[in-house]
Amino acid sequence: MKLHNTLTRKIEEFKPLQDKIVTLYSCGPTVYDYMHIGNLRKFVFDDTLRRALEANGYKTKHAMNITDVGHLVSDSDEGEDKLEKGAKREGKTVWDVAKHYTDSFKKDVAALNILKPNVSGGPDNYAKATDFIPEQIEMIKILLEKGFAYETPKAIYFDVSKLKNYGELTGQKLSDKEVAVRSDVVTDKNKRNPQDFALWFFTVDRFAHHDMHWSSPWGEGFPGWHLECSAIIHTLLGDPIDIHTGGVDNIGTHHVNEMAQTEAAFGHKLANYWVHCEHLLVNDQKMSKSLGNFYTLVDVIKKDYDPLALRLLFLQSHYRSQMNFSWESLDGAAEFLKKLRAWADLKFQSNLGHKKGAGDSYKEALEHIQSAVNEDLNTAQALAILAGQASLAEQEGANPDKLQPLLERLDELFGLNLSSRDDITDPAKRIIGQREQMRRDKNWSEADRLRDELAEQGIAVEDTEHGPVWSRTDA
RNA sequence: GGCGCGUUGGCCGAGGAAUUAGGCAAAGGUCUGCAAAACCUUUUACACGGGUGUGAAUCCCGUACGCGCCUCCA
Repeated sequence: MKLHNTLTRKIEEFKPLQDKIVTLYSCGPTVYDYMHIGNLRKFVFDDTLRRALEANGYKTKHAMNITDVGHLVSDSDEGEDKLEKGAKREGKTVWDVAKHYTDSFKKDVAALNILKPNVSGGPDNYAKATDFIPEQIEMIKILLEKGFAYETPKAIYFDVSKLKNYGELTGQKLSDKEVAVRSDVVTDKNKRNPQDFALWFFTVDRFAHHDMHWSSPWGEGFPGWHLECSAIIHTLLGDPIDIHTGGVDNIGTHHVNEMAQTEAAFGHKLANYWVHCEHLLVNDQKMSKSLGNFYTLVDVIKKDYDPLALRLLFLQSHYRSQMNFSWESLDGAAEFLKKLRAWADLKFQSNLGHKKGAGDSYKEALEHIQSAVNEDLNTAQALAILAGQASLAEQEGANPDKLQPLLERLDELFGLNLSSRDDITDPAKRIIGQREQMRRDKNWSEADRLRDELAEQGIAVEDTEHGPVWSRTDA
């Protein structure tokens, strides 16, 4: 299997540290607001990667965090904590805010058929940052002891000048980076280097009234954003891990700092492969909360789209390409999904008879699909092959005995739930039979009436040379 | 200033050299009891300029435009 590694900016053959086991970590959500579908594209990507690994026979150990503390926002000159900001906005406690948006996130990923992490770090296997405070404090201790960190009245910082290859992931020299590009960045005069980042904030000054705080050997406070991932990985998976994923916007700062912390504290690298997902755009601009040009999964559902249509849309592009979202493109994916489902439902219609040889191409198609996925997750190409099979079935029919096993394999890869669909009811089948009789009797008006009746139940009937073929229009 | 990515038809998007995938949409035709599906056409697709090659959407250089990141973002 091949993957693009941000560390080398090349597509590399994937080799895990241990035979047949892959340790995988995905940066999770910051639960201060609803996820938008751009966020969700990244989680579909994580899921696709994991499914691909498992389809290749690897056992995965997959962990994901939930950031419920410490992630600073700064849309005023005061860098607030995102959670605190959300709480103020909604008149709730930070803990309530975290819970509300965590629940919402879980609902979203469930609707998109995204697998939960399989290494337990807490409820539903997600690892909340606030559940790993001691582990984070432990890392700070080590970093202070080893001289990679220092204390100021406001915070404990990581000294980036102490780590030789700091920023390796960006391919950019420290001296070339503009400091505080965004005008709203708050800087601490006591920092040794502008790029030094906080490991621990003291609840003083602007954070004096911070609701979430813990005691530490150095004083009351709360952890910096980057630390949680390093600590959670160290605790749940053990570093180095095989693969670390995230969005491209994490490359420059978050992941650079995660790497730095782990390397400095434990003396070895954090991950062998770094895989990053590109952004979803709207009108050629990044979908983001700050621009306000985003849609949530609830928006999608309200417009009567199946969440899996969105999943299919994401799979039709490559994860390293920016994708320009539009409702028109989602329409396209929804139609495509309908077509795939109609194909899957042929497994219930064994009475049809299919041409000899129908289904013989499945094995080869599956191999092609698998190898496309193995080329750095080229799901777009894989789906093109799949579409070819669906089209073929429209001509030669499908072999139900061979179709179901294929659908199961496809679901493992794509998570589109094609193999678990329900048959139509017996009464509906009887109506189809009756209508066929009416057609033979040339009683067209009655036949049409029965067709309308079926349509009301969400069933469309097509008359083929083999007999009537039904498909669902509602699901 | 630095770093990264992109520019393919009506829309979304694959594609590291010899046929521009696939999905969606629209129009016409064939077929059909009527439909639907299928099939056949059509809807002027590879930003621009150089280079290397028998051959370039694909590799190299440059230009233009766009997007992203450089302590908010997936």
